[in-house]
Amino acid sequence: MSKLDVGTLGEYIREQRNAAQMSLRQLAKSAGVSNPYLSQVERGLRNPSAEILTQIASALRISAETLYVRAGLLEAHDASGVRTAIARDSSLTERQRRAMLEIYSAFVAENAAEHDPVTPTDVSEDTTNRTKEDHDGNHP
Amino acid sequence: MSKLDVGTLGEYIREQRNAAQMSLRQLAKSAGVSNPYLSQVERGLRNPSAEILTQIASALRISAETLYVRAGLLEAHDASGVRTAIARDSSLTERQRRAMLEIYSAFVAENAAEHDPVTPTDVSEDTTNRTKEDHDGNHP
DNA sequence: CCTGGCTGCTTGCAATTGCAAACACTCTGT
DNA sequence: ACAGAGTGTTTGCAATTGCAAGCAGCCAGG
Repeated sequence: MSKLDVGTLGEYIREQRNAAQMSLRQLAKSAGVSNPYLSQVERGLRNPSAEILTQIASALRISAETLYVRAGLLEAHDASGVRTAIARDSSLTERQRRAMLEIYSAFVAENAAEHDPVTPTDVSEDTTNRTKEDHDGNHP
Repeated sequence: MSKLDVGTLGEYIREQRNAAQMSLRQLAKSAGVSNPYLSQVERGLRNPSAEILTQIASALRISAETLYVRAGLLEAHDASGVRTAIARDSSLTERQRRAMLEIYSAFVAENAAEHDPVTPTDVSEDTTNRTKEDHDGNHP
C-alpha cells in the first residue's frame, strides 16, 4: 500500500529542472545518474531509490526533504509541536528522547491538574491500542 | 560517493525494534516486508529503498525523518526545532519551559562530548524498558 | 523424548533498479 | 544540403532489491 506518487514526483523534478534551466543530460551528469534513467523518472515510469533522490535534490539545489515529501516518502512538516519536534530530532538518543517526552507529558499533566483537578490527562502512556494510525498526539 | 551508512541504519532499526519489544517477524508483518529481508536490513547487508524505510518507520511508530537521517539519506537539519517548539508552547509555565530547554541542552552537550566514532547505541541503563537478556547469537 | 511454537538466518528466484548504447528529432552554422 | 551539437526517448542487460520456502537453535509442556 501507500503507493508512491511517482507521477507528481517526476513532474516536480522536471519542473524544477526547467526552472533551473538545465538540460536533462546536465542534471543527470550533475546528479551522477544516467540520462535515460532520469528521463524515465521524470515521466513517472520508474520509482527511484532514496539515494538517487538525494543526488537529484543536491544537483537541483533543492531540499531533499521537499523532494521526499513530493515523492510521498515523508509526511509534510507539521511545524510546531513539542512532541513532534522531539520525535523528529535525530540528535537525541532514544533514551533521551523518551525522557524528554516523559518530562513534557508530566509538565502538561501537572498544569492540567492545577487548573482542573479532574483530568489526569495522559501521563500513562499508550498501553491502550490505537486503531487509527497516529504518529503523535500533540496539539498545544 | 554518498555512501549510505547501512550499518548504523540497521543497528538503529534493531535497537528500535527491541525497544518496542517486537520480534523480527512481528515488525516485518506490521511493516509489510518479508522477515528475511528485514533481517538482512538490520544486519546492514542490504540497502533498503525509501519506500521500505517509510513502512518500517511507520510500523515502529518513529519519525521517518529520523530514519532517513540515520540512513544518511537526509542531512540532520538544525534540530533547533525542539527549542522553538518549546519556546512557543503556551501550555508550559515559564519555569517548566526553562527546565526543558536546560535538559535539552544538557542532552545535546552530553552527546557532543561523547562523540563516539563507533556505535553510539548505548542503552546500558534504561529504566523504562527492559531489554531481555540479549544473547548474541551471530558472528560473521 | 519430542512435538509445537518461538526466535533469527540462509537460500534460490522473480521483479525491479539503474546504466551504456543507440535512436529520433530540432536547431544552428558552413 | 549536410554535418554537428543540442534536446529527450527507447532498448537490451548487469546488478540489486525484496520475497517465498526452508534451515537451525532455543524453550515450554505434554
